[in-house]
Amino acid sequence: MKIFNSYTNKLEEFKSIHKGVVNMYVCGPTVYNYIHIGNARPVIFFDTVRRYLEHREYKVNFVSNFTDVDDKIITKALELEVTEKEVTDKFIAAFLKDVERVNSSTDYTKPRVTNYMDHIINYIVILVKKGYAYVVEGDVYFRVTNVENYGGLSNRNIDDLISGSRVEVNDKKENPLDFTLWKKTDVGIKFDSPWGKGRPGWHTECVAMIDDIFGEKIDIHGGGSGLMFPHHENEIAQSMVLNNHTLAKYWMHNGLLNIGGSKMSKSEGEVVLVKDLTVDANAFRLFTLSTHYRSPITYTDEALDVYVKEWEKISRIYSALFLKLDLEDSLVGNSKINPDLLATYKELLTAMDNDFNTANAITALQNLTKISNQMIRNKTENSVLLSALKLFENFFEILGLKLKKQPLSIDDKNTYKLWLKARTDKDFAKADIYRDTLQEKGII
RNA sequence: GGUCCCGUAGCCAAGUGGCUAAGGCAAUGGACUGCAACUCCGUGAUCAGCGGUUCAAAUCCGCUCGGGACCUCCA
Repeated sequence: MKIFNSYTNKLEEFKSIHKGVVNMYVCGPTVYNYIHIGNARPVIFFDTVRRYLEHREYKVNFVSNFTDVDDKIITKALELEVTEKEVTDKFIAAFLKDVERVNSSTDYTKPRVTNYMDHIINYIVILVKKGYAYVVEGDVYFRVTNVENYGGLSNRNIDDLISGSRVEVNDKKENPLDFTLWKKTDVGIKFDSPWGKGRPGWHTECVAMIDDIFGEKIDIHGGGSGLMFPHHENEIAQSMVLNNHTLAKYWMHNGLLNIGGSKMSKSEGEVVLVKDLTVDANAFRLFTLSTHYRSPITYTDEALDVYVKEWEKISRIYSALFLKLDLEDSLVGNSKINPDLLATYKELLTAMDNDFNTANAITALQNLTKISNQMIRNKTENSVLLSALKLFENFFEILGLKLKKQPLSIDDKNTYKLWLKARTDKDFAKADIYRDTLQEKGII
């Protein structure tokens, strides 16, 4: 299995630090608003990564944080005249609902910044003590120039960054690139610290959480490519000072989702919220996974419609297989795989093994769909159809697609048989009535 | 101003040095079918442009054009 490591910019053979276990961390949301479908991309993608690793029989320890201390949260709380906690509780609940809405697992460890304040402050104290951070009037800044290889992840060098014309002007900083570890605040929620009341900067929480939860370098650190600089760069810098390692063995970054020619962003432009999605979650998932995760995706209604149809096609054949086997009491029993079916499974593994090439995995699923349609048409024996059905379930499990069928009741089976009989007897009036009944129940 | 990414058929998209450039949607011809739906079979591109490296390039290098990201909170 190969993973493209953003840290080395290379496709590398994946080898977990501990045999059979993968420790992974994905940067989670700042909870001050509903998430949009661009935010859903890393949710879906890293959920798929997890599913595949589990399919490959790794025990995956999946952690993703909630940033529940932030200026935007404070602003929102003031605006709504509620406490910060009320804001974050509301949007954490909303986030988890959206995660479920896109068929992703919510069964993971979810640390919050407010529960990590002691750890964070403790880290900042150490950074100051070691000379990598400095205190100015109640603020604490990280001294970027002291870290060797700063910019290694995003392939930037300090000189290029400084020459950039958009670097923020802040007289308190020794260097414009230095980032805030602790910020003295007057407005909103604040916490006690050795430097006075304030709140932590954004970049320390992930390091503190990873260190506390895993206690060592982890296997995979994921997030959107927008986080690579400066967030992940800053995480690495702090981790190097604190623990002398780069925090994660493999860094993975997903590309952004664009709409109307530019990226979807909460602060500007057009946004589609996950909670407002009207299409089937499976279709949305297929859409998201149909482009390689490192490439940008452009959202359009038309593109999404293609996958609505695609999912209908896939669910139709799955249902047809299930129905046929059910009617012939062949849902349990021996299954027999044939070379064509086996080839699609191998295609799936090959695709996913190659840096989670979900686009090709979906192609494999489409091939399975076509083959299954051919087999039903060719009256292939049930044991083979059963293995096709089971293979679909493997695909669904890995890609996070949800489709559950229940065996028919005796009555429904009878109706189905009556329909077939009426057709054989060319009693089409009666046949149409049975067909309507079956269609109403969603059986055919 | 600096750094970086991308440009494959009408649309989406895989492929990043070597057989006839995957797959899907749309279109179109055919088959199946009581009707409809579904489904199956067939049909399309030399890879933005130009130049170079190589026995061999969509894939590497250079330039040009076009689109985008980052350098500020952002998945």
